[in-house]
Amino acid sequence: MIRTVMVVEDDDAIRMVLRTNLEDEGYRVLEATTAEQGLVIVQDEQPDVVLVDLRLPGIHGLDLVRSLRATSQVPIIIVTAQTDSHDVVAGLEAGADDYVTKPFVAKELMARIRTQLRRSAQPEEGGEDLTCGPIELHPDTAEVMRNGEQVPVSRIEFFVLAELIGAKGRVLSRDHLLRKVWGYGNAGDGRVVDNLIYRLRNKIEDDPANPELLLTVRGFGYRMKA
Amino acid sequence: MIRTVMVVEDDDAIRMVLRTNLEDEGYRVLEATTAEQGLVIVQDEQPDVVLVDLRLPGIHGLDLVRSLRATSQVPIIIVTAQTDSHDVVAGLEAGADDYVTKPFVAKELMARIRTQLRRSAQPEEGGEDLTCGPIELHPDTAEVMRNGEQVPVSRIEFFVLAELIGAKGRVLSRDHLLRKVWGYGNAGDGRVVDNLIYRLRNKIEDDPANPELLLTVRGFGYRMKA
DNA sequence: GGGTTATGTCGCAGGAGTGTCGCAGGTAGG
DNA sequence: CCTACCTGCGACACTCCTGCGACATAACCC
Repeated sequence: MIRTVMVVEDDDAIRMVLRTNLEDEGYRVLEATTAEQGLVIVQDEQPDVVLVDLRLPGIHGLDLVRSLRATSQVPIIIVTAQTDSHDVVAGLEAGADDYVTKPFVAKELMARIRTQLRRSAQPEEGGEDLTCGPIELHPDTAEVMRNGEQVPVSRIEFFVLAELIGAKGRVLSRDHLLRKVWGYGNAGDGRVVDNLIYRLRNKIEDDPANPELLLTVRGFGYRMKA
Repeated sequence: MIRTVMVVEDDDAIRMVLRTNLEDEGYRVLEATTAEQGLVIVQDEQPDVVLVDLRLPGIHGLDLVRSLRATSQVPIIIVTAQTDSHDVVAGLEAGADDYVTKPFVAKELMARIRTQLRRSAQPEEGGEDLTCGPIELHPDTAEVMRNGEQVPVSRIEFFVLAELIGAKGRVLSRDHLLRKVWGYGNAGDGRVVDNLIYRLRNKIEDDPANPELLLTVRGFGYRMKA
């Protein structure tokens, strides 16, 4: 299961380092440089963890923490300069779950993120039913079954399918899939999605040229049969 | 019933790893970085097991063991660097119940904690069935049987196998195995896991090149046959 | 219908993921 | 001190994935 980490940090260099490290750990990374932006993206994407820099241009990170906590249970980790240590206490009181001080050791931060994920994973309903007609996804084994037979799919194919089936028939735009599965940074060729859909159809459809499960919604994106 | 484990350890990284693993096992975790702190918390919270690092700043862990034993029957496990091996004897004489040396195998430590808990209390399921097809694990003797015949495996191999079989067919990522088995100081090369899998296959598979028990899930990790 | 855009189709090349195996330092045990 | 084994590491081979481009086809708009 791919976890998503949101980074709210205005310093380009630090954000870059965080992104690199997080992606190395296998997380999907969302980025924002302001509190406003962060708030929007959190509500939109519902990340699994949020990293917040206290020193943000405009709205202070502390207020972002409060806003986030008001509407979400997402674990919040404060990333801050040591000189802001006074604000850290305020941050924890405002609802943050943990903090690290700059300059931080990346590995430690990664460990703390894992801790937060583990904690928040407790009330999670492990086995959501990911089925759609004859297609059945088993997150435990990363297998896709079709009429009871296993269909070999790649990692990315698996996650796209999971995302689509999880949407229960709603249309998902290419952009949405790109962000959810590939990650924010990989802005590249939007046709990547089309390609992947094509390959998926070849694996799960009886007649890939006339899909009955994985449907195109012209001008919008793709969706699974309800 | 939730059990509480107390960790007295001044090294942040090690403490973090211990916390992670312990929480994974379902324990409540208390932390202290000094002997003084540890003593207070033990009396305050009455944990079910105490892990003590011998090398502590200020008061030596050995004295902490004595103090604890003077007032409490709580099981004590010493966690120590091998270079302190002389102190281990002293620790056991001072009243500790067991010890592990760093770098330790996380799973082994968890097993020892279970043993201590079992000794100090009655209702512990403990002995789950660790079998998978022709493979059979005996945690008590650290032996692996294959079709009834013993297969010599190393320590780490044993614990990796235990983790995989315990997962009952679920996929475990390399990262998961690194944290759960290596647990400590896993410098980074994820290929260590691949190597160990390779060696395990040579021992438990009929045809190691075409594994039927220990399966690869490309892009995700490894799993045992269900 | 003609033009335009959106999507389907498919082959290719680079690259990521994994299997394999030998080596060397380390450790335990004699 | 010697030996055997364990274990992490690196190198190489090989498979499969995957982004991309090019073209074909279908849908849409006028």
